[in-house]
Amino acid sequence: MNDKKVRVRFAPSPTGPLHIGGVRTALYNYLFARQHGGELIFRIEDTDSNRFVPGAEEYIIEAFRWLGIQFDEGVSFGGNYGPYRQSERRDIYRRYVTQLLDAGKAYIAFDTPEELDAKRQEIENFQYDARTRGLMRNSLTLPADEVQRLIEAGHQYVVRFKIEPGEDVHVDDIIRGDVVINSSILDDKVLYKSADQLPTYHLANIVDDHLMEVTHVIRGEEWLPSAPLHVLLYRAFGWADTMPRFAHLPLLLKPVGNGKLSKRDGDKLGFPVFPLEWHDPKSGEVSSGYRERGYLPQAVVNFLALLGWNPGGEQELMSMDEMIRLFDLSKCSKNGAKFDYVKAAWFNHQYLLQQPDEAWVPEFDKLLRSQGIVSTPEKEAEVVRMMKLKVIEYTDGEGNKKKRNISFISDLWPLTRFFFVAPDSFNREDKFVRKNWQETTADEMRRFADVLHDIDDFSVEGQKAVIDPWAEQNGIRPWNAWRICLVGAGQGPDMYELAAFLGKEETLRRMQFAIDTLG
RNA sequence: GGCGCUUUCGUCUAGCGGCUAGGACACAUGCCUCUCACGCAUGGAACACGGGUUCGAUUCCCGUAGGCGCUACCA
Repeated sequence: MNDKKVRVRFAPSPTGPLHIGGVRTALYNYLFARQHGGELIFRIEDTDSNRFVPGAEEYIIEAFRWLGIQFDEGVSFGGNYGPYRQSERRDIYRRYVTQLLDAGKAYIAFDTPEELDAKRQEIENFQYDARTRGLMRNSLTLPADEVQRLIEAGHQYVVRFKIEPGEDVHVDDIIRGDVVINSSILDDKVLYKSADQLPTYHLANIVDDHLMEVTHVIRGEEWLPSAPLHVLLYRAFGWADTMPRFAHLPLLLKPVGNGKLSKRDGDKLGFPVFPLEWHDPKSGEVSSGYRERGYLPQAVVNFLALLGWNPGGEQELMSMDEMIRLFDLSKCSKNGAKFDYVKAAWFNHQYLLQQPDEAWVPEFDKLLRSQGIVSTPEKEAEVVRMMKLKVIEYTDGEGNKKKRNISFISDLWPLTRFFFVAPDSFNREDKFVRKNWQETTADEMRRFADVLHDIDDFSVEGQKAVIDPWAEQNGIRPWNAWRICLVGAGQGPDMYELAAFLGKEETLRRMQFAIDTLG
């Protein structure tokens, strides 16, 4: 089986938006498939009709499209192993359930949920297994004709896997090595429900992976405890020699407190747990997504890849191609990783800086519009565009990419607001204002404004030629107070550049306002 | 409770018997400077504990403790 073509799958159930841990699992499957020249299958595991959520499937497909994770076959991608939606494979499962039943490796159980609950009340730590199945209503305890009669009378039943106790079952895990669990602690898992004519996860999973010729099962650690059951199922079907290899990935944990990251954490923790924004069709609740928060897909992918895997070197920024080349399941860590969203932002910062200035314009545009800054007929589109680039250049810095710590385009607003909006008030308690605006400052600014008023060439050079000598002669260092006038705070670009950008008229207007207000 | 997985700086991690235990994020300080940043430099910060094995354990084995997961007619 080692010479067989690598085939892996990502198989979510459409019970809601894909969560970020699922994204990572899919990513690892993708990296593994690409590295081995294999195929990645997209399968929908909708065997629980009660939990189906409309729109979830489309959401998941859209999320992977955005992230740049491509599937080779599956729902919406085509392929020769379909159908790829489990709810469309009823006949197939039915056939294999019958096979197990005929071979005596599974049995029919009529116990209702209420009866099972009662048993759980009655017997502490009740488990449906070799020790207890003799006490229950099933095809092992009931006469054959009675079983037949119950079925024909339309009684609901389930098919349970008959686990033989007392055997050490070995799971050979690529990440964790040899994992052994004794079959006695396993319960007789439900494989099939007559109520909706559908299998449960376990049966569908094994049948599909076998039929779709899956070679490696790469999934979350939450499946490790049921892996022995899956091994037993492969054996029961006689498929042991083509059984896929397993790799159980460590879980993504909450950044603070305990437990694994879950869908329900939503925005409670202050960061998105979903790739895309999700509008819940039932509750109408909106959960934020990485895309809408201003993350670049490459940044999300890069960050996620390194949560639980590390190629060994000190390089952290990697393209998809590099990751495909470097990826190695055996280098995955075994313990859960806390989700560090501060570092996620840093990755985004890095990828943002790799982009050319023009790439920032569309998002910056949206940001400005959301703040009420729009192009006016006086400022033609091209002029506004140039302004934006100028502003971006200030934050980004020609030849010195890293000038500002900008993790998201939305960070631009507090840093560049003054380019577009004049200060409308001043905070006298501010350290910078207190230090740089004193008794005599208003008067100095008045004199300074007069000097500016007479400058014809208001370019950086033009200003310098007049202001530098004036400052020298009068022993005044006007820059910080001037900054308060134009910016309102101790931030912003070089003052000559800012004044040149704003123009003489606006510069003088802001100065007058500051002088009047601060006195 | 039972079963399984796991344990290196606050966080993500490198390490695969002998290292001043490395990097990144975050944090702090200094330099630069018309401000804020950036940049540069520096700094604090970790092998959970107890037994073995070994000339020698962060590394291998066994316990203990902590963390996580599973324990459904959910996946």
